[in-house]
Amino acid sequence: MRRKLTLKDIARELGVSISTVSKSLKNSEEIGRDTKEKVQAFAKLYNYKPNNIAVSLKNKHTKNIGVIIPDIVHYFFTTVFRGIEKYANSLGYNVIICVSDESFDKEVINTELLANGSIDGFIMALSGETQLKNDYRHLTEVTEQGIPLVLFDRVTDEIKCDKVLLNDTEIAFEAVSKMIKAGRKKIALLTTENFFNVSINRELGYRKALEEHGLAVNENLILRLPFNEQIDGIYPFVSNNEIDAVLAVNEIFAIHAMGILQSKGMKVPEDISFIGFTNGLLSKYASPPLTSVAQHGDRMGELAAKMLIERIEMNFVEGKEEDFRTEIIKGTLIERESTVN
Amino acid sequence: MRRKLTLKDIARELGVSISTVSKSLKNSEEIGRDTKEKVQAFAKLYNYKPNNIAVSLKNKHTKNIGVIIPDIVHYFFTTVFRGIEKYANSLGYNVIICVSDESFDKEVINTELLANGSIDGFIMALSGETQLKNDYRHLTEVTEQGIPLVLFDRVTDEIKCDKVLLNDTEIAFEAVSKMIKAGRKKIALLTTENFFNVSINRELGYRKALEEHGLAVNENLILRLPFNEQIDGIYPFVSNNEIDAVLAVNEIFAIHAMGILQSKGMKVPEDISFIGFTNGLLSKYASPPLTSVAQHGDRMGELAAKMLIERIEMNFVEGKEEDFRTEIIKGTLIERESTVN
DNA sequence: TTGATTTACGAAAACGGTTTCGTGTTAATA
DNA sequence: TATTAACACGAAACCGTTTTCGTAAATCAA
Repeated sequence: MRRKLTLKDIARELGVSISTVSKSLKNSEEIGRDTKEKVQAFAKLYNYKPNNIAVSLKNKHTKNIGVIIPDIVHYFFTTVFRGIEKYANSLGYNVIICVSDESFDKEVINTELLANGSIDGFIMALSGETQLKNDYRHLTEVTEQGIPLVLFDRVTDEIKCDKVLLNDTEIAFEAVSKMIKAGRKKIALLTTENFFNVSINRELGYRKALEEHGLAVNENLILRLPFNEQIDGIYPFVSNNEIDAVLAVNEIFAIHAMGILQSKGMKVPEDISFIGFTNGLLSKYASPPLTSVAQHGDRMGELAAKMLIERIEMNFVEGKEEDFRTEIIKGTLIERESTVN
Repeated sequence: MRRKLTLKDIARELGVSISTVSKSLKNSEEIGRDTKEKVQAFAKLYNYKPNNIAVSLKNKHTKNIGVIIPDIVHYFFTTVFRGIEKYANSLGYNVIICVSDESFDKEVINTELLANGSIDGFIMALSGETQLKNDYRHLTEVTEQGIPLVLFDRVTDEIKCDKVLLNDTEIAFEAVSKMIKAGRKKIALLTTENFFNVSINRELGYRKALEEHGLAVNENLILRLPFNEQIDGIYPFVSNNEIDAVLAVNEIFAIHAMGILQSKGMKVPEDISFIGFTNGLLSKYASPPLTSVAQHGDRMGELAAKMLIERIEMNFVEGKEEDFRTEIIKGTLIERESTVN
């Protein structure tokens, strides 16, 4: 078990000082040609790599970014994460990821853990419980310490920071309008209890579409599933209501509802249309394939990482603050066979 | 922007030495009651938290574990990761994740990046390219440095380390046997080019099942899709071969093939049966729902993390080596409507 | 030859902790 | 009362870097 080579080792071996070694490896002008070459050759030969931890301690930055998301087995978050990882990696940043599991406590613990020097900045989507409790002290703590933070998808106005969001309202409006124009009149909304900003906004778009097309909003056609994935609520809902279209805030709700109604003999899209959020594998491989809104997670992740890293590196030159941006990613309605044109 | 409190700050404020503060916060017996209480009260009041980086540098361990997987938008890997994260977190470890994107170079870069002090140990599933190239020098490098490593799912015999695997051969055998017993005779295998240990083993189980039940292996019924997801190859294959059952090494292949054949008028499971690996959302929500082998990613991840952390903490007491374990997780055949009983 | 620069390098502080060891006080013992 | 042990704390080394600053030797100008 070879121990890792340190500057001190090289210095001893070559009979020079540690500072000379350090400077040589950085190709400093201060050091003479011969010495530099000697040191560099030695370092290459024995495959010297600086100790990240020591560098981090000295330089006060870690080149790590912390990501906290509510769930990892989840198509959308996973694509966002891919976007973050790809962009961050290309700039030499590593990603430390924690999952809050939709729990407030875990979110708090994780952010405190990471905030103590492990990372240079955070990218987060709020946990369900956090949005429910509306308690963001752990986040103000973070921002007050000057740690850059960008929130995506599940955000809050309470925290002043960079944000990246989907145009939830607009795209929900677009989706519902599409179905209305195709002649649908009894359009159901499958959503979650609305302490989520995304649920609220999508519902807003849904209502607006109905209203602008002269359709009354029937509150009975809005199903708000409780937080803990009580997908079972869908069965009685779709069984007991006469509907000819469904907008669901995720693909699971949509596919599940579609399956139920198909088994009851309804034809998709002849008798009923479906549109879901999250353009994942489920949508692609359903039968019929599901029309759905692509949230462009990769793009969101990339943008979030870009904003974060800009802010991190701005801090070095003591940039100005308070000019937080919130960027909107435009969703795309991917039309498949679960709707008619 | 409040700067973080350090031991030095507390020491100065309280008129004691840094060592006294440090020891007080660890509740050392060396320090008198009053002093300890004073320090602890002050620390709590101003919410002192030690700097992780400094602690890591001093203690030579980071409480971080590095995970490198080929893909993150992938049900199985994602469940494994969840298992790792949950277990690691419960023991105070954080998880740094890198995705190799099935690329050898990225895998190498990422492992080298993390190996330089950022983590205490690795959990990895090999990238496709790595298994293809059969070049594992970056891993021997890691193990030679005494960094614990556990490989899961995509492993190699070339590296001596802890491993956790699915009983691929046995469970494939079981799956195929089930279909044979239900009267299927023309069973196709949808797999990948076999530089993957998993593909090899699953094929082994497939062949063994046929042979043990007195069925000849028809090489034409084995489709090896090239590495870069050339799922398009499935269409001509299932169109041009007469088959009554399919075993696929992942759910996407299975669902895709099922969709094609259904659109050609075949009834599932009356005319043809399907079994896939990866018991994900796709399997659950397909119509009909897909019988599939659950790989118990959560359990694999938890076990991998357990083995890794045991080895990490063993190192502290200079434990013995060379007694590497490879644990086998038993897959479970989840029977749904794509097969008959 | 002398003084001023430049060159090439080393000493040491710093990052923020942990830990060993030494020491001045006080309490216990002979 | 003198000796020793226990107690409570501080000084300093250390982890592996980076970086500032000081300085001896070499080079230059006068």
